[in-house]
Amino acid sequence: MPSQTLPDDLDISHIRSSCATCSLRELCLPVGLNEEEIQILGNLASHKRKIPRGGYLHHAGSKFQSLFAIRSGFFKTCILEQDGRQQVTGFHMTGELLGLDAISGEMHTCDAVALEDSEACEIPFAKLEEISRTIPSLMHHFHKIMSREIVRDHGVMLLLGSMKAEERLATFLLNLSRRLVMRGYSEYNFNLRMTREEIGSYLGLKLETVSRAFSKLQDENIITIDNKQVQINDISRLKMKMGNSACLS
Amino acid sequence: MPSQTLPDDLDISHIRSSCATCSLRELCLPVGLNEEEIQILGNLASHKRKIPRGGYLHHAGSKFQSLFAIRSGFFKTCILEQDGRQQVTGFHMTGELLGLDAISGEMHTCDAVALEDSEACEIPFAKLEEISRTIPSLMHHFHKIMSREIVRDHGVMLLLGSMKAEERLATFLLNLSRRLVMRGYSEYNFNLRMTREEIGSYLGLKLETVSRAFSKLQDENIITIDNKQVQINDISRLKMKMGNSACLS
DNA sequence: TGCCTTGATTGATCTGAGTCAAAGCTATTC
DNA sequence: GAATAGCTTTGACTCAGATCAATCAAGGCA
Repeated sequence: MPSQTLPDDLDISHIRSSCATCSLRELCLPVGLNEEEIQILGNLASHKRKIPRGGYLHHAGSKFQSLFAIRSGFFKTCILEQDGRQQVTGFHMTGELLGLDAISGEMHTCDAVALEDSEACEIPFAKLEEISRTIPSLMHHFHKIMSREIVRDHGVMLLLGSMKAEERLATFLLNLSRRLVMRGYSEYNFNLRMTREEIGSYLGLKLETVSRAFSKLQDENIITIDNKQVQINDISRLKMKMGNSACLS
Repeated sequence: MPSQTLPDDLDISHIRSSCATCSLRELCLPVGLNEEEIQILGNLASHKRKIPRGGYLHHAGSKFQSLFAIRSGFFKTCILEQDGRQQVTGFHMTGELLGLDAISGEMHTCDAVALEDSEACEIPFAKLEEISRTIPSLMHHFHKIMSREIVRDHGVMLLLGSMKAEERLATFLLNLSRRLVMRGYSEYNFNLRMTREEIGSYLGLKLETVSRAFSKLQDENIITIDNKQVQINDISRLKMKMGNSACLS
């Protein structure tokens, strides 16, 4: 799939700049947008919206109208099953996009809940579509980004199927670490925003098993864990724990 | 996401009709293409290509150049792990599209192997892109379809995480049944093209566990299974076996 | 300050699925 | 049609992770 670039003489003067405080550059580069696309996106985004801990960014079943760029904070996405239990489908950190769950339909398929006080910029999808009528490559590119995120998650889930608890947890930690370092945070020292139960739900384990696996990794001096604070002491041995399934892509 | 329609005065006369024998209409309607799009796709597609049992439609790591419409037969997609074991990532039947695994990159991420003598039409992606430069909605639409397929699979995998063997198998059978009936085949009576081992790999179970779960469902008179021939005797009880996680979307 | 809630850890026990092994069945080949 | 290789089924045993339960630590708040 050859990637198209935007025309040099691109006129975006008609786009209302509604988010003066938003510099989306450092935010969106990791997902593969080029300068012009970031500019357009930044101009589309509304001012930061505050979401308190426990607050919702979007609900399952609600109409899909916007993508959200997380400016600060941490979110989980989850679906509520018939029996009331909730299944965590993903975690999303500062600098990532939310709302991708609705990419293939008209409705959000999951809830997005803030795990700490957070801020997000809304990017109205209608405007994105409007612009992509004049700049087809933008939407094309966007779909690619979205698919990539989904495929990445999908790949991880597939591999989890055949993994043991410890392997799953190692995979999870390394995935978090990789995403944090991409955004300029510490690779070896970070704070888990979610509970053991949420980690367990995401990985298909019970909270006790998660706790035990953490303890085991600590006993082996691979990580140090104090409640929610994680320190990776030996990343190469942690990678070995992931097993053969290896690549997170 | 409002769905766009193709313009009425659409000129596709410049597109070489390369697949006179292909009527893709009944093939692609289920995935949501409209008449004109099917026409375009059909004209893009090359003549049917035969793939013998065990043959490859595409390889992991090979350059992504085409999508494939399965005209007859049955495929599995799988990835080869470092240790040589193979992980089945999906099953694909007559009327479905293959090659979607490469949607977010330049390379195929998995092998596609025929589980019986099959036929497929190749749809060169470059041509699809060329056309979508004049008809932006086509690529847009296509990306949506592809994402939907991926999201669907992703959803299933997520739910599998917390499921027991019997629930996984029920989910698997009902998924097959639903896809078969969509394409005009019997809902209650069908032939499994894959081995117990392949089912197990896909569901994260061992082949013995798959076999035992089949036997148990048969003992309970929910299905009748004779080697690869499956008959669903009581679909409502089979649905109950799926558990609360329910929806396959 | 002490009460109460929420989350984390750890132990004991149980169970579902993996493992190993044997035997039966099917399909393919010559 | 006999020989062979590849699937499938079933049984016995084992073990990782679920379940049940107790304890502990860290806020939040009256």
